[in-house]
Amino acid sequence: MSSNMDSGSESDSKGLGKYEGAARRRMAANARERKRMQGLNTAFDRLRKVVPQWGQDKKLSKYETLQMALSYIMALSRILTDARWRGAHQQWLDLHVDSLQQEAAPYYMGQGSPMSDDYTHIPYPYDCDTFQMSN
DNA sequence: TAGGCCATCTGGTCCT
DNA sequence: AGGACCAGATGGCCTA
Repeated sequence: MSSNMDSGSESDSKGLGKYEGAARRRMAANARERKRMQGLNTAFDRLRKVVPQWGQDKKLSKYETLQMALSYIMALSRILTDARWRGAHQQWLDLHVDSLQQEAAPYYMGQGSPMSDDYTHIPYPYDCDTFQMSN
């Protein structure tokens, strides 16, 4: 496969050998792809920092990070929706944030991976009927 | 050693 | 034409 990449009798428009030019474009594309994936991983790292881990020392995988972010957003939205319904005040909010953390903690405290047997599992179960975005 | 996770390469497709 | 994005293949590393 790579044996034909070393030399070429024809030249492309930039004066490079045919295969040398193709190899250079491939290398450039690889470098761009590497940079793109690094950007993606940076974004995952930033997401890991804002998503709760509750004492889990092991770094969340990409899949776990996405699942946790999804569940976290759902949970926070539910809190806001509930607060709106009940005309809540700060003390009520504080109470719910505490109880939320206690509910979710067992999933990541010595219970193993939450999606060890089912990739459709959501760490924070939520009720679709009670949770509705109203905008 | 098997399985999970990840980085990288690669070719295809779409967009500008 | 070239870049961005995507998905499949592959190999390395780590852990139970």
